Amino acid sequence: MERLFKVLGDTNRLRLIHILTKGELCVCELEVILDLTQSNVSRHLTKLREEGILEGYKDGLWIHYRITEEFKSRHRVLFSYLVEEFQHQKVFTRDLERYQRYTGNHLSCTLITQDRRSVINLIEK
Amino acid sequence: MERLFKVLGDTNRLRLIHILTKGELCVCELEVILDLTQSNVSRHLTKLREEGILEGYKDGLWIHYRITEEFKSRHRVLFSYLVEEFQHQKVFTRDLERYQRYTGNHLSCTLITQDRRSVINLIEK
DNA sequence: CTAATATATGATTATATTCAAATATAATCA
DNA sequence: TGATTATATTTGAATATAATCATATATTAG
Repeated sequence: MERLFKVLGDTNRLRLIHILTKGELCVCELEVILDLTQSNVSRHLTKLREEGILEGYKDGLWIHYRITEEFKSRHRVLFSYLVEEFQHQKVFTRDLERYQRYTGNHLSCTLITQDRRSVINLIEK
Repeated sequence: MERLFKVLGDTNRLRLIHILTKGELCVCELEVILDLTQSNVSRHLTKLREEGILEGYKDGLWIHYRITEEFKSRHRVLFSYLVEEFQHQKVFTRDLERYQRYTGNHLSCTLITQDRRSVINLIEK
C-alpha cells in the first residue's frame, strides 16, 4: 500500500496514468503529448510497470503502453477515484486537450519520427 | 493530488489513519498502540494535519486526534478504498488487535502516564 | 512561583527520489 | 553487415524524506 501510494505520489506519473485512461499510447507519443524528455517518460513508465499499473507490448520498434486490467479490477475503487479527480484538475485537463489535438489531427508515431517539430506545433496549436 | 498521495505513501502514516478510523486517540495512545516514538508520531501527525486528513483538539495536556469530516467527504471514494484495504493487510490487522486490547482493557492516557510499562504489557498480551 | 508532563520542533544522519545527460540495448532497414 | 531509430538503463548531482536525539513550548498540579 505504501509502495502503491508512493508510485502515485508524482504528478508526472499521474499524468501518464490519466492520459492512458484515454487509450493506449507508445512512448514517443507520451513524450510529445506530455512534453517530457524520453528518459523521464521511460523511467516513470518503468516504475508504473513494476507496480503493475501499466504494461507495454512491442510493435516493432515501438512499445505501446496501457493500464493493466489487473490494476483496474484489483483497485477498482481507487481507480474510479483517480478518474474522477483527473476531470477536475487543471494539469490533467490541459494534457487532455493536447491529447485531443493529437488524435484529432490524426497524428501517429510515424509522423513524430518524420517530423517531430510539426507534430508538436499541431499539439500546441 | 501528488501531495495527497505522497502523504499516504508511508506505512506509519497509513497506520495512524487506520487506527483513527476506529475512534479518536491522543498522541500518547498512538505511541503505545503503534509502538512508535513520540517525536515520530508527532511528525507524522503534523503531516497528516497539514494535508487536512487529521485534526486535533486539546484536552488539557493531551491532544486528541481524529480524521476530519472534510477529508472523509471530499475524498469519500478514496477513503472507502483505504478502509477496505486496511482490513486485508497484516500490518493493519495487527495494529487493530493492539487497539482492541487497549480499549478492551479499559486503558487510558492517565494510565499510560501512571504506568506506561503495564499498559504496554497488556497491549502486547 | 516551580516541577512535571504532553506534545512539537530543530538539528542531524541515513536513505530515497528526482532529473538530465550519456550510454546501452534492441529492432528495423538498406 | 552497418546505420538508424525507439526505448531502457546508468550515472551523478541536487533535493526530499524519515527517524532519532535533544531541546523547546505549553499546560497543569502543587
